[in-house]
Amino acid sequence: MELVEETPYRFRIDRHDSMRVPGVVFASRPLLPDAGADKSLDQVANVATLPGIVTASYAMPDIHWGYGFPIGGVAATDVEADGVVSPGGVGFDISCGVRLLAAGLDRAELRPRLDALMDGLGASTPRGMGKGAVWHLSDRAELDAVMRGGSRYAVERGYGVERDLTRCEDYGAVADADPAQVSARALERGAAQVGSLGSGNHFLEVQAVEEVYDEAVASAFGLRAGQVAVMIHCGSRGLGHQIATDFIHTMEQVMPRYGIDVPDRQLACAPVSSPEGRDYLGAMAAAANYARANRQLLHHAAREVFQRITGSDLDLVYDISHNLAKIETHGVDGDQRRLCVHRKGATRALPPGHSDLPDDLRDVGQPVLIPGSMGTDSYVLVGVPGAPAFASTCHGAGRMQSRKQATKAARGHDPRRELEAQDIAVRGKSRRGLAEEMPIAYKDITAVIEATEGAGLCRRVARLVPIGVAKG
DNA sequence: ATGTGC
Repeated sequence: MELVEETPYRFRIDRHDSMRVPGVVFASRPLLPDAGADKSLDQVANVATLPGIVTASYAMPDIHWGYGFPIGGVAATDVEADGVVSPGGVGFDISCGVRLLAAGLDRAELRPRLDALMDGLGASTPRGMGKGAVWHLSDRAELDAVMRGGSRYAVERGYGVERDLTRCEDYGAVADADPAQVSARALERGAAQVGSLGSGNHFLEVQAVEEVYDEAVASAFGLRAGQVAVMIHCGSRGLGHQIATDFIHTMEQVMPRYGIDVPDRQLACAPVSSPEGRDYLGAMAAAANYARANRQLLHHAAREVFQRITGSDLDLVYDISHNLAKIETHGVDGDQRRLCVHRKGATRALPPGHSDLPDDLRDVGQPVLIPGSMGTDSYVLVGVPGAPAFASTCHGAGRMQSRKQATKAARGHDPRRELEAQDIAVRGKSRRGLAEEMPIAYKDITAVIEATEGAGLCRRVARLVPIGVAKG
């Protein structure tokens, strides 16, 4: 794949074959995927062939190989020009995202109670494959309420406070959820998982604000140096996974009917305005709301433990997804167009002044929450005016080694001891689970953030370091 | 990511 270096942080893949737009990769040269081991640049080019795609097929600095679309990919299609929606452009973990909570105490004050806190969080955070959850919903009506109401429904039920909604993307729920499009199998898988972390790279982490780059913006977000914070990274569990599986299958079936030809079967898609496209977006929105409710319940559980052990509350800084498609209006060649913006392993980053921001963040911009790999730093960023890629940025460190490779590379390592040697308390997770998440399997988060900022996608606000982690 | 996949 031939890359043209436009700037040190921006590379172009010129149109070739059936590409409708160029590819644009935001990265530094060292962060570019290794063409031998990772086909994600081919995936950037493949995405550029989708009907209705506008401007470019984008990739963020944490790009790596994914199902059809690269992870770290952004693609927008013009709804009024037969633009398509593709489940592979959202991913299997629909609305996977990050919620950051700010505590009212400093790292030094927490130290004597850290073990008790971690024990409490370990016990109150359902995690791992299958396993338990904060809620077990047996009746369909209540699961429907979760899928329509998202974290609003959780707060109505007493699992949170009003501010948890104003600081959540979409104020806790998107309006266009259509639970009728969610299969019986997806409902069955999701019913007993509302309020659970899952496994893989999902975690609940106690962190400390190590460095603040912009005091004014950090203060507006509710963050200051030395402060304790909690980061929750999880998604829509089996419900979202099953919805993705169901609709990939549906779209594979109907694609020929719409005359759509794609270079990779995994790019299965349908026009946004087709019945299948609308049904997917309705089911996807239901999963998005489910994921917000999931993070709200885990927030509530952590808040109760925090209050009990430390006397401090956990205020929501922000909750934002990095696996979602949204209908948004953006300028394209001087026109305002309704676009279906796919962000897969990419985070929305609204600039200051955007009308979708809550009042107290309107002047500063949207918080962007970027989890590092296990045992490494996490970052809080903010959206900037005039950013490319439809107001999107990176989502994390980005995997470089497969889980299998990572397990192999971890031979001779004791991941738990290595974390504890860094003064990071660990709760849960098997040796194998930890081995798969070793930082050597990921890109360097600081290099990713530097490239993201260098490319003009967003700006640094604060850096957080891990103190304790609970994983599935 | 996932009632892992090899």
